[in-house]
Amino acid sequence: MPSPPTTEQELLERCRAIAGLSVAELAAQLDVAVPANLRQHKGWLGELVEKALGADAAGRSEPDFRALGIELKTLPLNAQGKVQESTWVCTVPLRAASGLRWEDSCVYHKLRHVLWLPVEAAADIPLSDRHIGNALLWRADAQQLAALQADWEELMEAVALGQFESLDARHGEVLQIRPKAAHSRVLVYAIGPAGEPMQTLPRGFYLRVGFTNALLQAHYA
DNA sequence: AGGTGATCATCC
DNA sequence: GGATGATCACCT
Repeated sequence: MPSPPTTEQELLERCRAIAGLSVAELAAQLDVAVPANLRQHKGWLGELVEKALGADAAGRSEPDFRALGIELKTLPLNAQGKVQESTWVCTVPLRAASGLRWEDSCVYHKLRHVLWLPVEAAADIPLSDRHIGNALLWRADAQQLAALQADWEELMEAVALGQFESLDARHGEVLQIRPKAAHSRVLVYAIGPAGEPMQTLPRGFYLRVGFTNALLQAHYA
């Protein structure tokens, strides 16, 4: 089990070392069994690469590489090499929403510095045979940051007004709000339109595939 | 109770 | 075919 990388250089070297490996090969190196599919193990691959690269924040609300302040995200690619799923960012604050500034938001902090790791994910490739891609260590540029901030401010304005029930995944250009829970009966406390405590489905911020595809393409094109 | 890692299943 | 809403497993 690798210890946490101490420099970006070291982290990138580890990425190079696993690039091109199949999931079966990487799992074997770590002495981990590969499940038949991801249906009941949705986060398995993300956790495998965390382990492979020496992420040390396992399960904590901190960057995956704590010393470096870097977040790790896998990007599932389809047969055309395009990102095929949205990317989970963080929970939407449904209670302390008013007065929250972009610079203090979880979205801003999570996306400050991200190590994107593309992985083959087309449904017709058995999990074991999927290959790890070339990692991209990324910082949002001014344009990306502005797009994220604009969406965040628009979405959070509705949340702060307690209008989250009228928000759905169609709002937001690059960032969207969707349910994030074990199932649709889970409830969390929130502050409603009249400032009253209420309960609602937990929501999360997700990056649309258009955003992640664009940042991959900008780098690999 | 709510965070981490996400993909699944269905509808348009 | 792509996006939305639902769901899975495990952790702190």
